[in-house]
Amino acid sequence: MPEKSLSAEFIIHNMLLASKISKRIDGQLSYHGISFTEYMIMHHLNGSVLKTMRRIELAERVGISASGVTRLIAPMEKIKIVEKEANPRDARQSLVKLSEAGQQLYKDASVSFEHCTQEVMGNLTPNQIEKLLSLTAKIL
Amino acid sequence: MPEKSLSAEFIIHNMLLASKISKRIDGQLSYHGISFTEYMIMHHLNGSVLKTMRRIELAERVGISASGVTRLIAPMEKIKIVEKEANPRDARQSLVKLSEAGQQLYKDASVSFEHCTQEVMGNLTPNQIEKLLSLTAKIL
DNA sequence: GATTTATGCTTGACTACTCAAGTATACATC
DNA sequence: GATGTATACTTGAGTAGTCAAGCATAAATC
Repeated sequence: MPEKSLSAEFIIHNMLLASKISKRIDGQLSYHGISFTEYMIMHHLNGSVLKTMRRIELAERVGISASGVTRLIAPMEKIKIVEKEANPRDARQSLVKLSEAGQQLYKDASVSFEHCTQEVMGNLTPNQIEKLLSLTAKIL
Repeated sequence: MPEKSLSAEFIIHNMLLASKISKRIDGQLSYHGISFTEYMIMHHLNGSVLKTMRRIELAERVGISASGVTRLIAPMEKIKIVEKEANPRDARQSLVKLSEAGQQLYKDASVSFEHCTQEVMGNLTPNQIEKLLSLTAKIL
């Protein structure tokens, strides 16, 4: 049986890591009543110019399908953390906007999120994390 | 709004990366009729001494729950790529063994898997991948 | 050696997605 | 300006997991 390559080893290891991290973060965010995926949605909305994005772009950024976004946004809209907006230039689009309440929730949840990431990455120096960022940026 | 920390930035980026990679690998492995998770099961079984493991340990290694393993193994057993074995010392355990056919399938699928990982990691040098491995080993 | 507690696994009910198909709108071409 | 093609989104049906409860067996304690 041939040896496993370094690339394969890394990918297998990183996949397990990602699964563990996301479970940990999900656990923390559940105190705010949201999932990691919902946090990701809010994160990207919050970072955009008018706190508003198209569903397709959200899907790409978060790494889920368009229908995944539809099903994810529906309950968020019901509890008013996001709002639906129309694009007057294109009636096909249904824009998603982070509401005032959503921005506050995002801010609160970010404290827990940051706390969790510090814990997870606690064994690495800022330089090492920067190295990680620049190396993983080359992948795919 | 406070800045996002480097740790948070890395985790958000790495999560999207993991999702993209796993979709890509799933696509390749589907030609062999297996999913990435099934490949992971076979990988760990193949690496163990008697090609045999306890379900709980498989769950830990793959990053899913015990019940996840039960549901995953059932169809693999049906098509004879793994076999159930009893542990005479502990009747609670239900050991999972990679069959001859399973070993062959793993070997075949590994070619596709390796090809895929080379493609994904193609922009990095072996040294860089080694650096990645040693850095990610410090996480969590 | 009976009783309690812990472990290994499975099952039912649920969740969070996915994909394929459908609808509505926009854009391009003739 | 009709007609074909592409895009944005939603929906129904299916899949891959989760968690909590349950059952069987083992280990610890009295």
